[in-house]
Amino acid sequence: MRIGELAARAGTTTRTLRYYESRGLLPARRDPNGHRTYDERDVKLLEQIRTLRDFGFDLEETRPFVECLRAGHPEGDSCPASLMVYRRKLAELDALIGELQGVRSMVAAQLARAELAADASVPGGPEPVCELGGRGL
Amino acid sequence: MRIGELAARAGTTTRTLRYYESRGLLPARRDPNGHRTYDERDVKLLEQIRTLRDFGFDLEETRPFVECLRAGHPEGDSCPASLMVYRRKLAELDALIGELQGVRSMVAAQLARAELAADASVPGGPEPVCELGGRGL
DNA sequence: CGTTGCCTTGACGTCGGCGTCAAGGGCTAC
DNA sequence: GTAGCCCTTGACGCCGACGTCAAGGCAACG
Repeated sequence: MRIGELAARAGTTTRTLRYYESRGLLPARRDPNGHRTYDERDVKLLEQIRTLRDFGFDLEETRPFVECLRAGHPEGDSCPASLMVYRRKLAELDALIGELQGVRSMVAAQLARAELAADASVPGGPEPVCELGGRGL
Repeated sequence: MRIGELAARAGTTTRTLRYYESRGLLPARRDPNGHRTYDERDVKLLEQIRTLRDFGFDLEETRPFVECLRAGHPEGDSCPASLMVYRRKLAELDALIGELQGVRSMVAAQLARAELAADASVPGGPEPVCELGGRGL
């Protein structure tokens, strides 16, 4: 099949496939006209790439999976290098999620504080938070 | 004070301050030589910007806070527009964290599956997962 | 007088993953 | 032939938040 068909089958664009080829990730055979030619194995390689990219993997991080498939393994993650990428990505995700949760709690605290201050500054505003015992909460 | 000193006090660079000025976020007065001049209020504005950026806010998202301070309010988040940004950011963070947790569990599942497959493919390897009843899990 | 050291503006570079032209070749259908 | 569609390569655009370099100015110090 040609590049347009492969792109359509993977739900992506020809530009993307040419880009992958330029990165050495998905090389193509050529027909006598110079047109790129792909087969079913390339469909699988491309699906592997797109799946990982959908998970947020960098293009470079998909390389071990693609090379694993090309080496004849049944799955892209049948190789140690792929497992390493999985583990590294898990660690990255954990770090990032933790960081974001920290930020989230900081922002939530700031919002709560600012909302309290806003209420306090509106004299005839909403009901006081707590009449006895200080500033409420 | 001049740009170098302000940058140093905020732990950033002169390039950054000029960039903020180019965005209309932190305009500067000029001395007779044409050099930028800042005062203590600018220090506070800049600290507000940097704090929010450390939290992952876009530069544009800091604008309401800065304008709030310049309007004379005691805090950058003493204005409704700032509170809106807080709320929007909280929603963004929740969405992102949820998404990342989903990805994390998918990656973890893939890793577990791939590790099992790897063990199974090593004949004299670690103990079989489950002798009776099929492929084990 | 020269050398630091701060400042100025302008403009190009970075990073990733493509999008979007532009100019041209080739094949098929009508 | 010519219209339409697919393909080719090449090259610039984009996004944000600056980094980095170039060329020059002004002040103070020795």
